[in-house]
Amino acid sequence: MKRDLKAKLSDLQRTGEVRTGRQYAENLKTGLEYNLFPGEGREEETAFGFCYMRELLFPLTYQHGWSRLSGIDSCCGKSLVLSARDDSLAGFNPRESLFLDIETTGLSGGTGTWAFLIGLGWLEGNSFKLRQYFLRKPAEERALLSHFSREAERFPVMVTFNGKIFDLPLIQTRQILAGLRHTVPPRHLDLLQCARSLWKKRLPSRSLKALEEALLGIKRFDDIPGTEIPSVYFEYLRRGNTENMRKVFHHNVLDILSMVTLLERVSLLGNGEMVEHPAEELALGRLCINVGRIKEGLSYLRRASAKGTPPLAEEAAIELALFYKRRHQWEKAASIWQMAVDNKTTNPMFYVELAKYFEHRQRDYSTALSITEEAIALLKNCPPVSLESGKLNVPSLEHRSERLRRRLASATRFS
DNA sequence: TTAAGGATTAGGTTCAGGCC
DNA sequence: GGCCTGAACCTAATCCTTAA
Repeated sequence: MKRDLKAKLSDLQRTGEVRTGRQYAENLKTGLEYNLFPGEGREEETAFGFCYMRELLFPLTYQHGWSRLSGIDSCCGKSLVLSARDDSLAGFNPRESLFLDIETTGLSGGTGTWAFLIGLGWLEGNSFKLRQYFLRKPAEERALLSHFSREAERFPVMVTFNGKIFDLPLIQTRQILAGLRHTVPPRHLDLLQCARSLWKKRLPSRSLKALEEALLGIKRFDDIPGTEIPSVYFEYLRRGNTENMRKVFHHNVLDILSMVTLLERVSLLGNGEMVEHPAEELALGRLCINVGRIKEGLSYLRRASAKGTPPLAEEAAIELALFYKRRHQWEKAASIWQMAVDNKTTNPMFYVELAKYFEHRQRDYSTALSITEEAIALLKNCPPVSLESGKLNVPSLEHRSERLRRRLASATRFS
């Protein structure tokens, strides 16, 4: 049995599936593991040993998609406070921000997933400096993480894409397991959250790739899919295959550069610049009202309702009317519902809200009843619509019309 | 697989009208 | 005026979607 196993191992070593310590040392000597990128990569020393690092410099005039990297210099805190709904970003300075993207051995997090490539980028003079720290072998993890901590300590703000959920918790786990202090910049801007608030209604997906294609003018060619990245790294560990590994480095570079131009776009939109779509005005309206910038928010909602096509314009009109309703500005809310009903909207919500207004505010049961009956006829020809609370359906409207008939009869009796 | 954020649902509270 | 009922509103809990 033992002999069989030894024979199998010899076969694997012969075919390159498994390398002996001597083969590994030979690869190191020939530079296979030592330097993936001759001229760019080098070894960096820390208190915990050596770690491979590759450094790239991009001039700020560098064109990434439709934008130059220099656009990031115009980002301001006020617009990011709105998009990220985070007051701590008020003093945001792009020159004090560290961009982070990591590549890992899986998605599951926890103790079994390593961050084998940590990409960091920041503005320096007239350039964008990008450093990639790479885990050539698991034994170098403490050196890799200590490099990350050293860079992270220099910046007050970190910018990521989904870093709140993925990158930072994973790094924290690795730092704890490595017996290192958890170090990250005190403030964090997660661009995924901004993208969700701003483009939820405009784009079907808010993945970085979808945002690149729709908003940044970037189409990736020969990019390695994220799902293949773990297997490429394991292949590198097993056989020293560097060709695909370089593609992973390139993927990481593109992710970081896209974060830079996406940040510029988020900031511009937060400032009310480059508003291209009524869905963006609807999003900005909601965000402004949430942070108490009421006048600005209402103005965005009015524009979205005036310019958008039916489903979106109606959503903006409903948002606007419900704002007035919550503030008991009944006449303003009613004029919006009435206008939609006059224009023969097919959204029953306008009819129901208008019927409520006539029943409870005007005590005009007759008008409320006729509007409710219009809504019932409309609902019988279209599926149920979600109301502010509860479901809008035919039985609930018939219940309403019955009540209105009773009230109408009672009012007639006593008049 | 994980967690944030949004959407939906359920339950509790408030308010107003009707009735005695 | 007090009680009952129903509608609207508010809040907390739960479910669903989304990304790496």
